[in-house]
Amino acid sequence: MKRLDFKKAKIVQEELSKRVIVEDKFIFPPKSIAGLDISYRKGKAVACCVILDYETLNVTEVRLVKEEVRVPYVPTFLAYRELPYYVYLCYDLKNRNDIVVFVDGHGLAHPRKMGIACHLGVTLNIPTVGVAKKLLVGKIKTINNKKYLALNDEIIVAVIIEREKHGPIYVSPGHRVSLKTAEKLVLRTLTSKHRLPKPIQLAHFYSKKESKRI
DNA sequence: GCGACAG
DNA sequence: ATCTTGTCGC
Repeated sequence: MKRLDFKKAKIVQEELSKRVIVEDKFIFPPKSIAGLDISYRKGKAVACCVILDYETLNVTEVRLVKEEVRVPYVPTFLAYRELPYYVYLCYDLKNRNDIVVFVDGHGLAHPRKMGIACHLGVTLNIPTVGVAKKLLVGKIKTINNKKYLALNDEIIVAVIIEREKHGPIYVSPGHRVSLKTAEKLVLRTLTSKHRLPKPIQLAHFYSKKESKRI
């Protein structure tokens, strides 16, 4: 397993964070919405990208890739482990402005405001949103009865969506999407049956299903 | 130094 | 995230 040079990796994140755009730079409503997730099994990673029609939320495409895991998981450096699979799966989406990609993990809600959703968005120049199940950093702030996540006790980087029946999810902008729109897109794709929005839920389902074949 | 820590 | 069966509960 390859080891990371944390000092350099941190500098790369700090430099890339300067290129993150937290404004809506895509066609609304988008033509499609995609979800990314990865399952692991015996040293192998099975990454999945599910693309849905935004209007009907019907699945139009399912992509899978199975590869050796080369980098260990280290908190705040998740992208160095998982980004390669996502770049491979989403390469043809490069520069598009009619699709938004949901990533399983944080976007701006990261110590250096460079979670994996931001990293993927900046790398391929595509609109992305981070959706996480657990907190990495930040302090919860309540504004008008809605919960948000703030960094340095100041900057709002994520909105927390809470529902009966399900645990909370943390939604933060990845790239070319505002916080308000990120929330709107996620709310549009939530279903009563699952905690995560449909695109990511399906990516999780298919990647897990495929990983069981290893 | 100690504890926290996306997937 | 994964290693893991049945089982308690909404």
